[in-house]
Amino acid sequence: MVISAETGLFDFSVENSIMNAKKSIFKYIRNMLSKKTKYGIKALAFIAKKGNKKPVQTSEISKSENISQKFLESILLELRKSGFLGSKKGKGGGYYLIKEPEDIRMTSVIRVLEGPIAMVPCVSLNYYEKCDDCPSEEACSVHSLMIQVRDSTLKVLGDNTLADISAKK
Amino acid sequence: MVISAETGLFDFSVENSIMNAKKSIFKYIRNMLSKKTKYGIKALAFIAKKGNKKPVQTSEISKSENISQKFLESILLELRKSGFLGSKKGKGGGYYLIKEPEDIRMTSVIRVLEGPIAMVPCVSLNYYEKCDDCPSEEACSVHSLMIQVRDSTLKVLGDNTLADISAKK
DNA sequence: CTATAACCTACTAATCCGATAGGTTAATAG
DNA sequence: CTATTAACCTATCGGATTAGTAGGTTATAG
Repeated sequence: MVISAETGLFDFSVENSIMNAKKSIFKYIRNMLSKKTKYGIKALAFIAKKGNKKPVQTSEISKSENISQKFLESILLELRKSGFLGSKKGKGGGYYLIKEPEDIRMTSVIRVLEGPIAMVPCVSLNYYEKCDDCPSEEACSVHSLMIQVRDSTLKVLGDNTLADISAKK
Repeated sequence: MVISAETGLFDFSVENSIMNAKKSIFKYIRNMLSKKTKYGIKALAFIAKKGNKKPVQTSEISKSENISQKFLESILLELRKSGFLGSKKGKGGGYYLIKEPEDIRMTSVIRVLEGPIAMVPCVSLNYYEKCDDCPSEEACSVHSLMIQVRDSTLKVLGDNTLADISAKK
Protein backbone atom coordinates (compact mmCIF):
# COMPACT_ATOMS: atom_id res chain seq x y z
CA MET A 1 0.00 0.00 0.00
CA VAL A 2 1.38 3.37 -1.01
CA ILE A 3 0.39 6.51 0.88
CA SER A 4 0.46 9.80 -0.92
CA ALA A 5 2.58 12.44 0.82
CA GLU A 6 0.27 15.16 -0.33
CA THR A 7 -3.15 13.90 0.50
CA GLY A 8 -2.33 11.29 3.09
CA LEU A 9 -4.73 8.97 1.34
CA PHE A 10 -4.05 5.63 -0.14
CA ASP A 11 -2.80 5.93 -3.66
CA PHE A 12 -4.54 3.09 -5.35
CA SER A 13 -3.32 3.97 -8.81
CA VAL A 14 0.29 3.43 -7.78
CA GLU A 15 -0.62 0.31 -5.88
CA ASN A 16 -2.39 -0.91 -8.98
CA SER A 17 0.46 -0.23 -11.34
CA ILE A 18 2.82 -2.13 -9.04
CA MET A 19 0.52 -5.09 -9.05
CA ASN A 20 0.22 -5.00 -12.80
CA ALA A 21 3.97 -4.79 -13.14
CA LYS A 22 4.34 -7.79 -10.88
CA LYS A 23 1.90 -9.68 -13.00
CA SER A 24 3.79 -9.09 -16.19
CA ILE A 25 7.30 -9.48 -14.84
CA PHE A 26 6.84 -12.58 -12.76
CA LYS A 27 5.04 -14.89 -15.10
CA TYR A 28 3.14 -17.42 -13.13
CA ILE A 29 4.40 -20.90 -13.63
CA ARG A 30 1.67 -23.45 -13.47
CA ASN A 31 2.29 -26.55 -11.42
CA MET A 32 0.83 -29.63 -12.93
CA LEU A 33 1.87 -31.56 -9.88
CA SER A 34 0.30 -29.93 -6.84
CA LYS A 35 2.21 -29.46 -3.61
CA LYS A 36 -0.18 -31.85 -2.01
CA THR A 37 0.90 -34.67 -4.29
CA LYS A 38 4.52 -33.69 -4.12
CA TYR A 39 4.48 -33.64 -0.33
CA GLY A 40 2.57 -36.88 -0.24
CA ILE A 41 5.15 -38.66 -2.36
CA LYS A 42 7.98 -37.20 -0.32
CA ALA A 43 6.34 -38.32 2.88
CA LEU A 44 5.80 -41.84 1.60
CA ALA A 45 9.41 -41.98 0.48
CA PHE A 46 10.52 -40.75 3.88
CA ILE A 47 8.57 -43.46 5.65
CA ALA A 48 9.80 -46.07 3.21
CA LYS A 49 13.41 -45.04 3.75
CA LYS A 50 13.13 -45.67 7.46
CA GLY A 51 12.48 -49.25 6.56
CA ASN A 52 11.37 -50.56 9.93
CA LYS A 53 7.78 -50.85 10.89
CA LYS A 54 7.79 -48.34 13.72
CA PRO A 55 5.31 -45.51 13.14
CA VAL A 56 6.73 -42.22 11.92
CA GLN A 57 5.31 -39.02 13.33
CA THR A 58 3.96 -36.26 11.15
CA SER A 59 6.13 -33.76 13.03
CA GLU A 60 9.31 -35.62 12.10
CA ILE A 61 8.47 -35.72 8.40
CA SER A 62 7.32 -32.14 8.49
CA LYS A 63 10.60 -30.90 9.92
CA SER A 64 12.82 -33.04 7.79
CA GLU A 65 11.08 -32.27 4.52
CA ASN A 66 10.15 -28.64 5.19
CA ILE A 67 6.44 -29.17 4.93
CA SER A 68 3.77 -27.34 6.91
CA GLN A 69 2.79 -29.82 9.60
CA LYS A 70 -0.92 -29.14 9.47
CA PHE A 71 -1.00 -29.45 5.72
CA LEU A 72 0.97 -32.66 5.91
CA GLU A 73 -1.42 -34.06 8.50
CA SER A 74 -4.30 -33.77 6.07
CA ILE A 75 -2.29 -35.43 3.34
CA LEU A 76 -1.22 -38.38 5.46
CA LEU A 77 -4.75 -38.78 6.66
CA GLU A 78 -5.90 -39.04 3.08
CA LEU A 79 -3.20 -41.57 2.32
CA ARG A 80 -4.34 -43.63 5.26
CA LYS A 81 -7.95 -43.52 4.17
CA SER A 82 -6.87 -44.58 0.70
CA GLY A 83 -5.14 -47.65 2.07
CA PHE A 84 -1.51 -46.69 1.66
CA LEU A 85 -0.78 -46.08 5.32
CA GLY A 86 -1.76 -47.38 8.69
CA SER A 87 -1.81 -45.18 11.76
CA LYS A 88 -1.44 -45.35 15.49
CA LYS A 89 -2.57 -42.70 17.94
CA GLY A 90 -0.95 -41.51 21.12
CA LYS A 91 2.66 -41.47 22.22
CA GLY A 92 4.90 -43.46 19.94
CA GLY A 93 2.17 -43.32 17.36
CA GLY A 94 2.38 -42.15 13.77
CA TYR A 95 2.03 -43.56 10.28
CA TYR A 96 3.51 -46.69 8.75
CA LEU A 97 3.35 -48.43 5.40
CA ILE A 98 0.78 -51.13 4.97
CA LYS A 99 2.16 -52.57 1.75
CA GLU A 100 5.69 -53.22 0.59
CA PRO A 101 7.29 -50.26 -1.22
CA GLU A 102 7.78 -52.49 -4.26
CA ASP A 103 4.04 -52.88 -4.50
CA ILE A 104 3.18 -49.21 -4.46
CA ARG A 105 3.11 -47.79 -7.96
CA MET A 106 3.40 -44.07 -8.53
CA THR A 107 0.32 -44.16 -10.73
CA SER A 108 -1.89 -45.13 -7.82
CA VAL A 109 -0.39 -42.58 -5.47
CA ILE A 110 -0.83 -39.78 -7.95
CA ARG A 111 -4.34 -40.83 -8.86
CA VAL A 112 -5.38 -40.66 -5.25
CA LEU A 113 -3.73 -37.36 -4.38
CA GLU A 114 -3.84 -35.52 -7.68
CA GLY A 115 -6.64 -37.08 -9.64
CA PRO A 116 -6.25 -37.87 -13.32
CA ILE A 117 -2.87 -38.44 -14.88
CA ALA A 118 -4.06 -37.41 -18.32
CA MET A 119 -3.68 -33.78 -19.31
CA VAL A 120 -7.27 -33.60 -20.47
CA PRO A 121 -10.31 -35.37 -18.97
CA CYS A 122 -11.42 -36.70 -22.36
CA VAL A 123 -8.44 -39.05 -22.48
CA SER A 124 -8.44 -39.99 -18.81
CA LEU A 125 -8.84 -43.67 -18.01
CA ASN A 126 -10.02 -43.18 -14.45
CA TYR A 127 -11.61 -39.76 -14.58
CA TYR A 128 -13.07 -39.63 -18.06
CA GLU A 129 -15.22 -36.68 -19.03
CA LYS A 130 -16.50 -35.68 -22.43
CA CYS A 131 -15.46 -32.31 -23.76
CA ASP A 132 -18.17 -29.70 -24.10
CA ASP A 133 -16.88 -28.43 -27.39
CA CYS A 134 -15.82 -31.55 -29.34
CA PRO A 135 -18.59 -33.17 -31.34
CA SER A 136 -16.31 -36.07 -32.20
CA GLU A 137 -13.27 -37.28 -30.35
CA GLU A 138 -11.92 -39.00 -33.43
CA ALA A 139 -11.96 -35.75 -35.36
CA CYS A 140 -10.29 -33.83 -32.54
CA SER A 141 -6.71 -32.92 -33.28
CA VAL A 142 -5.84 -32.68 -29.61
CA HIS A 143 -7.33 -35.99 -28.61
CA SER A 144 -4.90 -38.45 -30.15
CA LEU A 145 -1.96 -36.31 -29.16
CA MET A 146 -3.06 -36.32 -25.56
CA ILE A 147 -3.56 -40.07 -25.65
CA GLN A 148 0.06 -40.47 -26.64
CA VAL A 149 1.17 -38.21 -23.84
CA ARG A 150 -1.01 -40.04 -21.35
CA ASP A 151 0.35 -43.43 -22.36
CA SER A 152 3.97 -42.40 -22.14
CA THR A 153 3.40 -40.80 -18.74
CA LEU A 154 1.48 -43.83 -17.56
CA LYS A 155 4.40 -46.03 -18.57
CA VAL A 156 6.88 -44.05 -16.50
CA LEU A 157 4.66 -43.72 -13.45
CA GLY A 158 3.60 -47.33 -13.63
CA ASP A 159 7.17 -48.56 -13.84
CA ASN A 160 8.27 -46.58 -10.81
CA THR A 161 7.37 -47.91 -7.40
CA LEU A 162 7.90 -46.36 -4.00
CA ALA A 163 10.89 -48.64 -3.63
CA ASP A 164 12.46 -47.13 -6.73
CA ILE A 165 12.11 -43.51 -5.77
CA SER A 166 13.05 -43.97 -2.13
CA ALA A 167 16.18 -45.92 -3.05
CA LYS A 168 17.87 -42.72 -4.17
CA LYS A 169 20.64 -41.78 -1.82
CA MET B 1 -32.38 -21.68 -1.73
CA VAL B 2 -34.72 -23.58 0.55
CA ILE B 3 -37.43 -21.78 2.46
CA SER B 4 -38.66 -23.24 5.69
CA ALA B 5 -42.40 -23.82 5.75
CA GLU B 6 -42.54 -23.06 9.46
CA THR B 7 -40.58 -19.88 9.80
CA GLY B 8 -40.69 -18.59 6.26
CA LEU B 9 -36.99 -17.86 6.56
CA PHE B 10 -34.18 -19.14 4.41
CA ASP B 11 -32.95 -22.44 5.64
CA PHE B 12 -29.24 -22.05 5.21
CA SER B 13 -28.40 -25.34 6.83
CA VAL B 14 -30.20 -27.25 4.11
CA GLU B 15 -28.72 -25.04 1.42
CA ASN B 16 -25.34 -25.69 2.92
CA SER B 17 -25.72 -29.42 3.06
CA ILE B 18 -26.71 -29.47 -0.58
CA MET B 19 -23.66 -27.52 -1.52
CA ASN B 20 -21.44 -29.81 0.50
CA ALA B 21 -23.01 -32.80 -1.15
CA LYS B 22 -22.35 -31.27 -4.53
CA LYS B 23 -18.77 -30.67 -3.58
CA SER B 24 -18.19 -34.26 -2.61
CA ILE B 25 -20.13 -35.82 -5.44
CA PHE B 26 -18.77 -33.78 -8.30
CA LYS B 27 -15.07 -33.93 -7.71
CA TYR B 28 -13.30 -31.21 -9.57
CA ILE B 29 -11.11 -32.52 -12.32
CA ARG B 30 -8.00 -30.52 -12.82
CA ASN B 31 -7.01 -29.69 -16.36
CA MET B 32 -3.34 -29.80 -16.97
CA LEU B 33 -3.86 -28.56 -20.47
CA SER B 34 -5.72 -25.26 -20.31
CA LYS B 35 -8.53 -24.44 -22.69
CA LYS B 36 -6.37 -21.71 -24.06
CA THR B 37 -3.76 -24.19 -25.23
CA LYS B 38 -6.32 -26.68 -26.38
CA TYR B 39 -8.14 -24.05 -28.44
CA GLY B 40 -4.86 -22.75 -29.78
CA ILE B 41 -3.85 -26.16 -31.05
CA LYS B 42 -7.28 -26.75 -32.54
CA ALA B 43 -7.16 -23.42 -34.31
CA LEU B 44 -3.72 -24.10 -35.74
CA ALA B 45 -4.88 -27.49 -36.93
CA PHE B 46 -7.93 -25.91 -38.50
CA ILE B 47 -5.83 -23.41 -40.41
CA ALA B 48 -3.38 -26.11 -41.44
CA LYS B 49 -6.17 -28.31 -42.76
CA LYS B 50 -7.33 -25.59 -45.10
CA GLY B 51 -4.00 -25.92 -46.76
CA ASN B 52 -4.10 -22.86 -49.00
CA LYS B 53 -2.53 -19.61 -48.02
CA LYS B 54 -5.69 -17.56 -47.84
CA PRO B 55 -6.25 -16.01 -44.43
CA VAL B 56 -8.76 -17.73 -42.17
CA GLN B 57 -11.08 -15.56 -40.08
CA THR B 58 -11.40 -15.94 -36.34
CA SER B 59 -15.17 -16.09 -36.72
CA GLU B 60 -14.94 -19.12 -38.98
CA ILE B 61 -12.72 -21.06 -36.61
CA SER B 62 -14.81 -19.98 -33.65
CA LYS B 63 -18.01 -21.33 -35.18
CA SER B 64 -16.53 -24.51 -36.50
CA GLU B 65 -14.69 -25.45 -33.33
CA ASN B 66 -17.19 -24.13 -30.79
CA ILE B 67 -14.85 -21.63 -29.24
CA SER B 68 -15.82 -18.24 -27.84
CA GLN B 69 -14.77 -15.81 -30.55
CA LYS B 70 -13.37 -13.16 -28.24
CA PHE B 71 -11.34 -15.70 -26.34
CA LEU B 72 -10.07 -17.18 -29.57
CA GLU B 73 -9.08 -13.74 -30.81
CA SER B 74 -6.72 -13.29 -27.91
CA ILE B 75 -5.22 -16.71 -28.47
CA LEU B 76 -4.59 -16.20 -32.18
CA LEU B 77 -3.12 -12.83 -31.43
CA GLU B 78 -0.66 -14.46 -29.08
CA LEU B 79 0.21 -17.07 -31.66
CA ARG B 80 0.87 -14.33 -34.17
CA LYS B 81 3.10 -12.44 -31.76
CA SER B 82 4.98 -15.65 -31.08
CA GLY B 83 5.72 -16.13 -34.76
CA PHE B 84 3.41 -18.99 -35.61
CA LEU B 85 0.88 -16.99 -37.56
CA GLY B 86 0.73 -14.02 -39.86
CA SER B 87 -2.31 -11.77 -40.03
CA LYS B 88 -4.10 -9.49 -42.39
CA LYS B 89 -6.62 -6.86 -41.38
CA GLY B 90 -9.80 -5.78 -43.07
CA LYS B 91 -12.11 -7.61 -45.42
CA GLY B 92 -10.75 -10.92 -46.56
CA GLY B 93 -8.27 -10.74 -43.74
CA GLY B 94 -7.53 -13.29 -41.07
CA TYR B 95 -4.70 -15.50 -39.92
CA TYR B 96 -2.42 -17.77 -41.92
CA LEU B 97 0.48 -20.06 -41.18
CA ILE B 98 3.93 -18.62 -41.57
CA LYS B 99 5.83 -21.89 -41.41
CA GLU B 100 5.09 -25.28 -42.89
CA PRO B 101 2.99 -27.53 -40.64
CA GLU B 102 5.81 -30.09 -40.72
CA ASP B 103 8.07 -27.55 -39.07
CA ILE B 104 5.80 -26.71 -36.16
CA ARG B 105 6.45 -28.98 -33.23
CA MET B 106 3.87 -29.39 -30.51
CA THR B 107 6.50 -28.66 -27.89
CA SER B 108 6.93 -25.12 -29.11
CA VAL B 109 3.22 -24.47 -29.39
CA ILE B 110 2.56 -25.71 -25.88
CA ARG B 111 5.51 -23.84 -24.43
CA VAL B 112 4.19 -20.59 -25.82
CA LEU B 113 0.55 -21.04 -24.83
CA GLU B 114 0.82 -23.13 -21.71
CA GLY B 115 4.28 -22.51 -20.36
CA PRO B 116 6.42 -25.35 -19.04
CA ILE B 117 5.90 -28.90 -20.18
CA ALA B 118 7.39 -30.35 -17.02
CA MET B 119 5.03 -31.14 -14.17
CA VAL B 120 7.23 -29.32 -11.70
CA PRO B 121 9.30 -26.15 -12.30
CA CYS B 122 12.43 -27.72 -10.81
CA VAL B 123 12.72 -30.09 -13.77
CA SER B 124 11.67 -27.64 -16.44
CA LEU B 125 14.15 -26.96 -19.21
CA ASN B 126 12.70 -23.64 -20.29
CA TYR B 127 11.05 -22.41 -17.12
CA TYR B 128 13.33 -23.70 -14.40
CA GLU B 129 12.71 -22.67 -10.83
CA LYS B 130 14.23 -24.03 -7.69
CA CYS B 131 11.90 -25.53 -5.12
CA ASP B 132 11.51 -23.65 -1.86
CA ASP B 133 11.51 -26.78 0.21
CA CYS B 134 14.17 -29.03 -1.34
CA PRO B 135 17.69 -28.46 -0.03
CA SER B 136 19.08 -30.86 -2.62
CA GLU B 137 17.56 -31.85 -5.91
CA GLU B 138 19.61 -35.02 -6.02
CA ALA B 139 18.17 -36.14 -2.70
CA CYS B 140 14.62 -35.37 -3.74
CA SER B 141 12.53 -38.43 -4.39
CA VAL B 142 10.19 -36.56 -6.68
CA HIS B 143 12.87 -34.95 -8.79
CA SER B 144 14.17 -37.89 -10.78
CA LEU B 145 10.70 -39.26 -11.25
CA MET B 146 9.54 -35.99 -12.74
CA ILE B 147 12.56 -35.87 -15.02
CA GLN B 148 11.53 -39.21 -16.45
CA VAL B 149 7.99 -37.98 -16.98
CA ARG B 150 9.22 -34.79 -18.57
CA ASP B 151 11.48 -36.63 -21.00
CA SER B 152 8.83 -39.06 -22.11
CA THR B 153 6.35 -36.24 -22.63
CA LEU B 154 8.92 -34.20 -24.46
CA LYS B 155 9.56 -37.10 -26.78
CA VAL B 156 5.90 -37.38 -27.73
CA LEU B 157 5.31 -33.67 -28.14
CA GLY B 158 8.56 -33.20 -30.00
CA ASP B 159 7.79 -35.99 -32.44
CA ASN B 160 4.37 -34.62 -33.28
CA THR B 161 4.15 -31.70 -35.65
CA LEU B 162 1.17 -29.68 -36.72
CA ALA B 163 1.18 -31.72 -39.92
CA ASP B 164 0.76 -34.91 -37.91
CA ILE B 165 -2.16 -33.80 -35.81
CA SER B 166 -4.00 -32.02 -38.59
CA ALA B 167 -3.68 -35.02 -40.90
CA LYS B 168 -6.32 -36.87 -38.90
CA LYS B 169 -9.44 -37.34 -40.90
C1' DC C 1 -16.31 6.08 -47.58
C1' DT C 2 -17.92 2.05 -45.48
C1' DA C 3 -17.75 -2.50 -44.00
C1' DT C 4 -14.77 -5.76 -42.18
C1' DA C 5 -11.69 -8.12 -39.13
C1' DA C 6 -7.65 -7.75 -36.50
C1' DC C 7 -6.01 -5.52 -32.42
C1' DC C 8 -6.11 -3.52 -27.72
C1' DT C 9 -7.47 -2.57 -22.69
C1' DA C 10 -9.96 -3.42 -18.80
C1' DC C 11 -12.77 -6.01 -15.97
C1' DT C 12 -15.25 -10.02 -13.78
C1' DA C 13 -17.23 -14.45 -11.69
C1' DA C 14 -16.02 -18.68 -10.37
C1' DT C 15 -12.77 -21.59 -8.67
C1' DC C 16 -8.87 -23.72 -6.56
C1' DC C 17 -4.54 -24.14 -3.81
C1' DG C 18 -2.07 -24.04 0.19
C1' DA C 19 -2.38 -23.08 4.41
C1' DT C 20 -4.02 -21.74 9.29
C1' DA C 21 -6.76 -22.12 13.44
C1' DG C 22 -8.72 -24.50 16.98
C1' DG C 23 -10.43 -28.01 18.56
C1' DT C 24 -11.66 -33.67 19.73
C1' DT C 25 -10.45 -38.51 20.24
C1' DA C 26 -7.61 -42.32 21.34
C1' DA C 27 -3.42 -44.48 23.10
C1' DT C 28 0.62 -44.61 26.02
C1' DA C 29 3.70 -43.42 30.00
C1' DG C 30 4.17 -42.56 34.66
C1' DC D 1 -5.92 -42.31 37.15
C1' DT D 2 -3.94 -38.53 35.01
C1' DA D 3 -1.12 -36.08 31.86
C1' DT D 4 0.87 -36.17 27.58
C1' DT D 5 1.10 -37.30 22.99
C1' DA D 6 -0.21 -37.55 18.22
C1' DA D 7 -3.74 -38.65 15.10
C1' DC D 8 -8.11 -36.91 13.62
C1' DC D 9 -11.78 -33.50 12.45
C1' DT D 10 -14.15 -28.99 10.95
C1' DA D 11 -14.11 -24.52 9.40
C1' DT D 12 -12.20 -20.72 7.23
C1' DC D 13 -9.12 -17.76 4.41
C1' DG D 14 -6.03 -14.89 1.18
C1' DG D 15 -4.10 -14.95 -3.10
C1' DA D 16 -4.06 -16.34 -7.74
C1' DT D 17 -5.63 -18.23 -11.96
C1' DT D 18 -8.88 -19.38 -15.72
C1' DA D 19 -12.07 -18.45 -19.12
C1' DG D 20 -14.28 -15.56 -20.47
C1' DT D 21 -17.10 -10.56 -21.44
C1' DA D 22 -17.37 -5.79 -22.74
C1' DG D 23 -16.30 -2.06 -25.45
C1' DG D 24 -13.66 -0.02 -27.91
C1' DT D 25 -9.54 1.45 -31.86
C1' DT D 26 -6.82 0.64 -36.06
C1' DA D 27 -5.89 -0.84 -40.60
C1' DT D 28 -7.36 -2.75 -45.06
C1' DA D 29 -10.28 -4.00 -49.06
C1' DG D 30 -13.79 -2.91 -52.21
